[in-house]
Amino acid sequence: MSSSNEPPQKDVKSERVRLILAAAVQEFVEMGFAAARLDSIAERAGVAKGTVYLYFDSKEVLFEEAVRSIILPTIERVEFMAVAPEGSAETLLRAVMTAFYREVIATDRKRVIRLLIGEGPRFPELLAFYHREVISRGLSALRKIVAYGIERGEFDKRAKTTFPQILLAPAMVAGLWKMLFEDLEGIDLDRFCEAHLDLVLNGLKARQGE
Amino acid sequence: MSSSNEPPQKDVKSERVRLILAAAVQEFVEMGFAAARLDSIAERAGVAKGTVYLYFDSKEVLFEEAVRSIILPTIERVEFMAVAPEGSAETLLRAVMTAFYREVIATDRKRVIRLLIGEGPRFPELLAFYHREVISRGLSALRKIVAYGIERGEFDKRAKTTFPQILLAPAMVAGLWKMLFEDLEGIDLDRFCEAHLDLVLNGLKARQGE
Amino acid sequence: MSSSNEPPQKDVKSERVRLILAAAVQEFVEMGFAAARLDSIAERAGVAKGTVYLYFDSKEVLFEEAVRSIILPTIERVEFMAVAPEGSAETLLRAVMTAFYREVIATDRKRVIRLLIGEGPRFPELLAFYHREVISRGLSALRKIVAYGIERGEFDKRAKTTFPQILLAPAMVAGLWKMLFEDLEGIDLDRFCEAHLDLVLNGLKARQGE
Amino acid sequence: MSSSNEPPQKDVKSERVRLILAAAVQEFVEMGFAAARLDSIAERAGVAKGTVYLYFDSKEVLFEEAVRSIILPTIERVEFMAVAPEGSAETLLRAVMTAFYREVIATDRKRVIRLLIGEGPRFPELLAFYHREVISRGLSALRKIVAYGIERGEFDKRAKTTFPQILLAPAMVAGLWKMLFEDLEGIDLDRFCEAHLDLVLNGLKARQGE
DNA sequence: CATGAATGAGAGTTCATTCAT
DNA sequence: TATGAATGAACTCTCATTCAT
Repeated sequence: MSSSNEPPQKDVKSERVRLILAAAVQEFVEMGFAAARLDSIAERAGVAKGTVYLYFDSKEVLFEEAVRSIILPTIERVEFMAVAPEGSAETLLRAVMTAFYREVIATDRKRVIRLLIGEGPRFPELLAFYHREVISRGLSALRKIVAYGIERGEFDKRAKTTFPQILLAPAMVAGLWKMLFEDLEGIDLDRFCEAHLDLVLNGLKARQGE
Repeated sequence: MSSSNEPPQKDVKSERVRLILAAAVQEFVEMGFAAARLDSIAERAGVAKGTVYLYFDSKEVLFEEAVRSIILPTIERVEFMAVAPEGSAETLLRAVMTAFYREVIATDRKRVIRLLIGEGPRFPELLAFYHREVISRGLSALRKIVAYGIERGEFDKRAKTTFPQILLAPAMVAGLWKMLFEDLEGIDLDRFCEAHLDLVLNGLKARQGE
Repeated sequence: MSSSNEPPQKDVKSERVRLILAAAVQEFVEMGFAAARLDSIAERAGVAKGTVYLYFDSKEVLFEEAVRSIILPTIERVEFMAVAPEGSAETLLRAVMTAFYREVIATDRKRVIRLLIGEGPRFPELLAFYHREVISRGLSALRKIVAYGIERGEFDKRAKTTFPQILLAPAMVAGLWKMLFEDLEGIDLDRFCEAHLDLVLNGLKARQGE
Repeated sequence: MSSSNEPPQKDVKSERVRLILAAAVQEFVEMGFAAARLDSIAERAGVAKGTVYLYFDSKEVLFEEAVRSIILPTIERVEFMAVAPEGSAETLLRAVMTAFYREVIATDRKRVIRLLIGEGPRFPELLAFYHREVISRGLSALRKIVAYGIERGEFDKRAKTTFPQILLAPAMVAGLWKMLFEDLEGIDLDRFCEAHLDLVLNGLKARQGE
């Protein structure tokens, strides 16, 4: 009666889950964990409140799953950065950084970063997940690019002691700025990105001192 | 010692206010605005719940006052940076940055930054206050140092188009890292600061390219 | 019996609303607005505290709705008085007044009058509603009967300047007396009604003086 | 030290008590018992909140005392009505009624009546006091006037079975109307009083019927 | 599976009452 | 005696969670 040749039920189910997760991400990102209301999430998802509980045991679990669901695509994006480097390290670094600005800082995806900063300490497992799957991989990729640049003679040898967080930090700050102070003092993201890359690359390059 | 030349009653009152504000800062920083409980704040302050309402009209007001109270000393700290520059720009910048690490990033004061990132959008006035009194002054001081460095020939002329946020960003990220990922992957703040300053200063210095 | 031709869900809902309203009327009438407790109302209605808020936005709204719900049937009762008069005016007036004693003063319905006297000034809209829907209609009906009586020669011409409130006033006072002083000095409502009507009708009839 | 030839302490004290009672009457009359705030009463009286508790044990006691204090002068006023009647009963009745309109219904004193109607059932002792000292005396005086009128042949014999409450009722209703509906439908108190007395006196006079 | 009415613990807030000064 | 800061019980209202339909 309801079974054709494809598993429609599973599809309907996973579609519903997707819907709820998307709604949850929106609500949590706008309101924070504590102020988010299950009512709002259900309404945004177009389902009844009880339905949310068919798929998620509690608000906490929903929060974790929602954040994970938004992080997952990012993981794959980070993954591809791990390919064997070729061409100049500068080009590589510029490409990676620009992509980060374009894909995260310039989009709504940056909002999850704020959410994680705000709620992270109350969700240590989520934080560990994010650190393991995204942060450490991203930083590792950056480290490789730096090492590759040193190897090629583009970057100063001393750069190998640097922290990759430092290279990315301005982009993070740009994202936070956009979310907090844009109304008070807007910044031009393209110019910011350019200034960021110029400074960082110049800083990495063979140094004059001693 | 302090009971002779100052009005005692006022002292008792302001002492209570101080106590409550300190308790509120702790609770808000640990729990965020929504999850913070007035009960906990009162208990931390060693007063009854109703006492809090003798001094603050609502949870929102208490939150704003608490954050302001912790920000205020910082304002003065930023103020002193506005002195006439002398000596090398590098020395100046290193001094300012190191002080920021020592006084904010290495202390509990960094927790307010996380609080502001998490709750800021729901307290736009507080955000405006912070931007006006702290952020814009701090960035202005950094801008002056960069201009001074360019003037002295220490820094590349092109550095004048940079965003001061970029210079400070690694410190911010270090602070956030400490609060989120220290347990998972600790960082040595001294080495981080050193790497940060090395990269940034090298980046600012006269550039080789084109 | 009632489960076939009517929407069952609506019935359950409106049944609950009815239950809560009835409980609210009891509580408000006994305690007054400020002293009434939502807990008590919920308990009287046999529902949880939160359930009340599914149907009423606040204590104020519940109060207004509760009073309106008890007033509404009265409106219809007043309506029927507006029929074309026939027979003697005395008979008409006696019938109307007696009905008021029997239906309001001798029953719990009089308690709403006390409630409105006590709380009215803090609920001006409710007062306006009651004035518009009940009081002014009731008085208008009385005025018509008086005019009819004058027209028929039963009542003195000078009676047309009277206030209909005067005719009804003894009944109101009887109701208030019952609620306040019955324990201290009971009154026989039948005899009171009779004395009231005798006096008023004699007062309306063709007067001897000048 | 503080004792001259008059008892100043007692005076200061009773003056304070008077002040507090007056303030309490105002607040209770405006807000009702439950909604009245001790803070407001103290402020109105120009004393500290704690001072109120030096003279009154609780809010309940203050309420009772306040209402009693406003009722007391009325008692004396009622007392004088008990003098030996002379002149026509009509003149007497008109004088008494008119005085009631002028002294109570047309003034703020009528507000205590509303307060007693609203709060009475929760203060049975106060109600008993009011009934004993004011109501029963007033009604008794009215009864005497009616008896005197019958004796003199002014009033119909059957009037002796009437309830004196009926005679006064229109004035009570006028007072309530003023407090509840004046904004919606004002009444002219002089004309009301006149119509009231005309009807009642005509009603009392020798009757035509059977 | 899906619903959404119902629940009730828990939150912010008020205010009568107390008591150290 | 007078004060008013402090108290904490009690209130209204919210919302995550449950469960009969």
